[in-house]
Amino acid sequence: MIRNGQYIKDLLVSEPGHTAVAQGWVKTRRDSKGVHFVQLNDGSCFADLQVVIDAGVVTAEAIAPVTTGACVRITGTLVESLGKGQAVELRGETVEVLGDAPPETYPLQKKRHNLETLREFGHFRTRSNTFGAVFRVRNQLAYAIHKFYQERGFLYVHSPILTTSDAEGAGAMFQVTTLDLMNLPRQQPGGAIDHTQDFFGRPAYLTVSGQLEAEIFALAFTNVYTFGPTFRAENSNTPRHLAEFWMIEPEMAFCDLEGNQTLAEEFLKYLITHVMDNCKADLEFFAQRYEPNLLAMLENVASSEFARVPYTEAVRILEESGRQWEFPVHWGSDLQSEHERYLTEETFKRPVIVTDYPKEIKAFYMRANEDGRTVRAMDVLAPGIGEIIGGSQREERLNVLIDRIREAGLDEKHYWWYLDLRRYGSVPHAGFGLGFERMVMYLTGMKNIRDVIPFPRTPGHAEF
RNA sequence: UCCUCGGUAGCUCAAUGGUAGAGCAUUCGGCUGUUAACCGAAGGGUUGUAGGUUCGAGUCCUACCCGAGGAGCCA
Repeated sequence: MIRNGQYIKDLLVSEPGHTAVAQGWVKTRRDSKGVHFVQLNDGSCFADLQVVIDAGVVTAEAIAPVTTGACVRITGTLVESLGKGQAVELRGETVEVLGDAPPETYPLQKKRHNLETLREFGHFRTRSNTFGAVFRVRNQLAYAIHKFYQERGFLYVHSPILTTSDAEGAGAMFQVTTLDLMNLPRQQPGGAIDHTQDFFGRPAYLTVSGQLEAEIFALAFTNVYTFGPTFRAENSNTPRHLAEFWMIEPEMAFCDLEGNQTLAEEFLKYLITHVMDNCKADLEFFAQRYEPNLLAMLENVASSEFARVPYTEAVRILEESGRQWEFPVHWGSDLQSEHERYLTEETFKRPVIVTDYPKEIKAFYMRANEDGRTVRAMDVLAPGIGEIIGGSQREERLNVLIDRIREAGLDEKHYWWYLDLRRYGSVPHAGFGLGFERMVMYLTGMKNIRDVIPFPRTPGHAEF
């Protein structure tokens, strides 16, 4: 196996003058009369290793299968590069083709492909410049998330993926069953399905959020976070939605909405700074190819204070903007994409945290304000991407929470344990959810969420 | 799910209702260090599918399939 010091990223920064073995996949090959140039990449960094092979060193038969996509092992001497564009290069002496990639049928070429075409080759798009950069950024982002919370004493909770709680009725859920779909057991002939015979003895689903379970842990471990996959069975087909996506949900006891906002802001800035420090070449590629303003935008977010504006004030700004809205703005209605974009991209030109939404448009567990009309909710809106974080201070008062559950038309019996948390040792607490893929989009400038997750699941698509 | 746009060579795209083309890729040849190398030649097509209008359809009409963007839902 490849160990530290042997990756191509290590070879590229090592002192010339020693023998080296390079293993990887061929990005492209260029031939001249007496010399071959092979660009080799092993995914360890954005840059390729340039291997130079004199025509006399290997036979024409040996070099022939070294084509785009082939996997090779090349031994040689690392030398100072004669050409421009790289500091060192490998002067190849022996070439071993571990796996060829016949160019007549290999779907990737050295020429540029569009992202839709690459998506059809999900098993090979990982070898392209764009997806190499995307998944290195994604990896560093995941690392930074754990680092951020671990440094602050947060406990990592594995919230369940299988659940029997219907959450807050938010979004359609994937049902999970072991019943024979061709022969469903019925309570009476032709009647309702008998779920007592199902695996869990009642209907079960894939989770849409780990929040309620995270609250259980916050009320014992103080500060906790979840980081795992979540599922929505919505038939939504947009560049921002997936049926399976990852979410980070911190939950903090002894915390109100102000603390929640502060953590969200610190968190986003930390993530941006970490990726800028650790994925420089990848980000420069995105800036060059996809989003010219990317680096300036990220620096701006990392260094500027987020705007904080109550919903009521946000509505006033929108009403007084003089804009013609496709969807009219009025107090009590949810903000539309166009409204969110105006606030973050034009009014403030930086991330905006909108707080204290009308209770009718938010979930039952959000803490009621004294005004009786709004709840302690917050949405973090980012320029170019819209809502990236949604969260709230939770309702910790038992009677108020019961009233809100009833108002929402939900059955309090299903929330017995959630209510128990308010009966025994309740405390003000708060938390939020960050869509992991949306953060990757933000950091890379990629415009379609299907291109920032290894294997996208969307309606009608679960290939690979 | 609704609305809009699109589907032509392996890829990216041209083609007033009148013989389907280019660049790149591929194959072959050339070139003393290239950076999406360069130069020359060749092969490569049931124009998404099924119908229809027409003397004649890549082009017009209908249905369906697939893709993208916008909306809703949200992260």
